Amino acid sequence: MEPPKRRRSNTRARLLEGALEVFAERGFHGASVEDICERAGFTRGAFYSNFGSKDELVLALFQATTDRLLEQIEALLPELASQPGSLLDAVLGLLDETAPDQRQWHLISAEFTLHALRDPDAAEALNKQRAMFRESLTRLVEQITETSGLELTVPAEQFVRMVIAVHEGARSQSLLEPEEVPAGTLEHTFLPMVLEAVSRPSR
Amino acid sequence: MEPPKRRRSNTRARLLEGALEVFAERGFHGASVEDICERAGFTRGAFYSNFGSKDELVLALFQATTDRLLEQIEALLPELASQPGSLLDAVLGLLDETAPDQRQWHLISAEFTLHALRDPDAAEALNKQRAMFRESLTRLVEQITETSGLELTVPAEQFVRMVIAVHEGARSQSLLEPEEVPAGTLEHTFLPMVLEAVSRPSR
DNA sequence: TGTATTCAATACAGAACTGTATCCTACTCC
DNA sequence: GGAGTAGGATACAGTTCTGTATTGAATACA
Repeated sequence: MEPPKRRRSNTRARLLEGALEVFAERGFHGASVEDICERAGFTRGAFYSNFGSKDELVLALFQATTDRLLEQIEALLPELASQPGSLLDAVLGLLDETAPDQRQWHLISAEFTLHALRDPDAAEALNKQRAMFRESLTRLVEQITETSGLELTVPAEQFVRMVIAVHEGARSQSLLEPEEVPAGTLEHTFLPMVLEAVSRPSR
Repeated sequence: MEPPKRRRSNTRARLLEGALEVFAERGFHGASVEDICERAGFTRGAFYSNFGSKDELVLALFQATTDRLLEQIEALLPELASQPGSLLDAVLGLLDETAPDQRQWHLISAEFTLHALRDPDAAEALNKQRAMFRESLTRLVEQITETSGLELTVPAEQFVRMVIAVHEGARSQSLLEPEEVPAGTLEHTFLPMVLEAVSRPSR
């Protein structure tokens, strides 16, 4: 049928990778198609042979990133769920583990969030992804609470939402002021208190 | 000396206002100078007679917005500090009061934060503004804790940082999913617990 | 080995945007 | 009421970007 796609798919991957870097540096609007191609080592010919437009690439990039993220999560879940560490170590560990380059990830993520706040289609895609992400975290929280004899006094998902909110808000501050707010400071100072407040021994 | 500046300054103000709207809709990069002028009811002639470039306008807009924000805060502080409500009501009230249009404010704010993460000059300006903002909040917190016989077990500024982180993270979720996360939900669910955990009766 | 096909490079046309230089209008001040 | 000027509109030149049409090289396959 269609055997020889190795060249093409490799090109696509390199273009996506280049786009990720350039988007992080200059934002979606700030990066031209040419910029992306240059970074990936191609000309625009390659680009338009693989994508219809920059918007299409943005969407593809989001999907690719999302897929990879969810895979990673699924891979990490069993390990974290059965580890000795505390609940919060597992959850925060997952949040960090899946974003090796905090800065780049935050830039892209913020950029796409902003995009989603303006474009309903993007919003739907993003919300779907975030829902799956939350679900994984929620399952993790539920597993650990069960096996460690704890019980939450609020729905696990609500708790997860709070952890995510703190994580994102705190990361923003850490990136803006690395000196004053070393990464993880706020999370590790305050989240244990929240957990303490919403959990009790079960049974 | 230089009497007739009324026309000019009014034009500047309208351009800034137009820029605010257009930036919120399309982002800094996505909005052209022409877009801004059109929104304000001018042509590019007026723009370049008032600003050197779009970057210069962005900076001016940031300064103007910042100044107005800090003024508002200073005006609200005494009232809030001496009000009957709780500490958190005062703090969250201040955070909300100063941003009548949550959505637009968040968009602009996120946009500028993203800008600052890429441009050291913008970062310095933003950090300076945020520092002043935090300082006001910190003073408010200190005043209220004192007069209400409370004592914090962590530095007030650290507590304020946490409140801000939660507020920003939560607002992002609220704007993305207004149905699932009505504005204020996370803050009002979890922040009282945090406060409870880090405060005790003084003396 | 020859032929067909895939895919990226190149060349090109057109649109959008920026910034400047000039013009025109309306106010200011005498 | 007339000269001077401030400030916005208009016209224009140059750049940058996008998207398409064509070309050319490498690969698959017979």
